[in-house]
Amino acid sequence: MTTVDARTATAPAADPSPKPLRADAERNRLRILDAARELFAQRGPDVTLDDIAAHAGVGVGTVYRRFANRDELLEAIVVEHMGHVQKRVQEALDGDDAWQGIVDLVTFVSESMATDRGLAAVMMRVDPCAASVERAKGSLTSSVDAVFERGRRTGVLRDDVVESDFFAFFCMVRSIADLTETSVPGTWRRYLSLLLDSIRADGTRTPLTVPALTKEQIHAAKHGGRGDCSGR
Amino acid sequence: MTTVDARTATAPAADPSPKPLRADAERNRLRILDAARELFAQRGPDVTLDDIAAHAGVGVGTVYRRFANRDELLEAIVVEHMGHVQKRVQEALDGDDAWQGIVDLVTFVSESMATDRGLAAVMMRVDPCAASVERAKGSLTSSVDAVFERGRRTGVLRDDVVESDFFAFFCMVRSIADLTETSVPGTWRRYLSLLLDSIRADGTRTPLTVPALTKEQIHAAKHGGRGDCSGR
DNA sequence: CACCAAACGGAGAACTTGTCTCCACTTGCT
DNA sequence: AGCAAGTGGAGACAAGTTCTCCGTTTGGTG
Repeated sequence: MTTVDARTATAPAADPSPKPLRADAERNRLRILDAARELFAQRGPDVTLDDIAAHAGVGVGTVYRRFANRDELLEAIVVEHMGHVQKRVQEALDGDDAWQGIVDLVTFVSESMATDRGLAAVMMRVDPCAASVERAKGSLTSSVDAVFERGRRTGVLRDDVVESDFFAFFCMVRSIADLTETSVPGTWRRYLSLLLDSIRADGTRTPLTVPALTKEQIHAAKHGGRGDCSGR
Repeated sequence: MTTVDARTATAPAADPSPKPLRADAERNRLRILDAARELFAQRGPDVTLDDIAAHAGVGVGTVYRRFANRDELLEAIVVEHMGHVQKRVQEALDGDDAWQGIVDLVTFVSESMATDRGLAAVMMRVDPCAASVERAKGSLTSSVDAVFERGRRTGVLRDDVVESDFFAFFCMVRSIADLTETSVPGTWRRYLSLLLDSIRADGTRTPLTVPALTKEQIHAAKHGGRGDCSGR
């Protein structure tokens, strides 16, 4: 629901320009956006506005004068980031080598998911979000479909693989990133590599360049944790 | 922390028997345990005691007379369930075929993780839980190590695969189950199959018997959802 | 430089959601 | 029949969040 009135976007380049912000206000707006981007990526979709405000060095009140509510702020940064992803994905599609295109695309999207917890949450979300986010998701999906189509046509993909398998791959990558990304960044690449090998038409196997976790690393994994038991 | 006084376990076969429960009380205790098992598996480690009580058809007060707190109740059922898993894993280890042993074990553990959200949360948890749970986890881990060792010794495993890769596999399986298990049960098998193929020494490929999700199924996935945007 | 609309900070109101307590009432058992 | 054991569930407490309100500060213009 949330009113989607989309204030001045990132730069003062925008809509029926209501009025230029005062210098200090604009500076703060930018700092809020930066803080939101950073914390949203790092801590996922559950960051509180209080945290964002504190991290930006402003009071919550300031955040609320600029953005009607949590969702509006987050929507802004998500749409922005998905735009970047979309652009890079298109580049991967423009190359000649069908298989390399698949690898590039899947790797790049995986990387986005692995390094940005919030973005991942939004992309994995299946039930509809704000319209602007849905639109971005849609165009990303069609790029993935296109690269898949090419892979299938040129015969580099195993023929029992389908579009939705990529979706599953992203989901798996995210789960690995969830517990290793802060402690041993990039571990997800090891498993993505295995997965990619498994869907190649010829049985070629890429050597594993990223090491597995050691026992110590497993125990060092995961953000702090509370110590009590039975989940949560 | 939580006092680990481990009341009468499942059957009245237990410790310094403090006193046999009154018939109706014992009946309720069992219903609570059943409800807890079911909801914990279905909804994960975040089930509330109020839900469990309601599902068991008793008041919360009744739950609290029997179990000191949330953790004690959950700990009881987790340890019990892990015992079952451990037993089946041992069976898988007793066969002759090293590769089949790996497949059986990994499949069985994956199945447990996929169908029991709560158990998965506990097994994936890296920071220490209650002692009894840690013990169960330990013995499971050593079974996995054993089967891996055999696989490596007999040369059925790719030689750059290590123990911790199994841990990663379980984690990935769980992530697939997280969003498909209620709508299209068993989808995780498709991806486990790909993963298993990818770690075989010879390049043998098992045909995919489980279909991928269709677009409709992806959208039907996931528990209800709230409809608002940007994660949460 | 004086003035004021715009911007600010952050305490706290209003909710939400969960755990656990308390006690008047009910029930199995001898 | 009597009473200890058991029961249900309202509500006290404790977090944890979102968002409002208002006294104070400040940029920029006349």
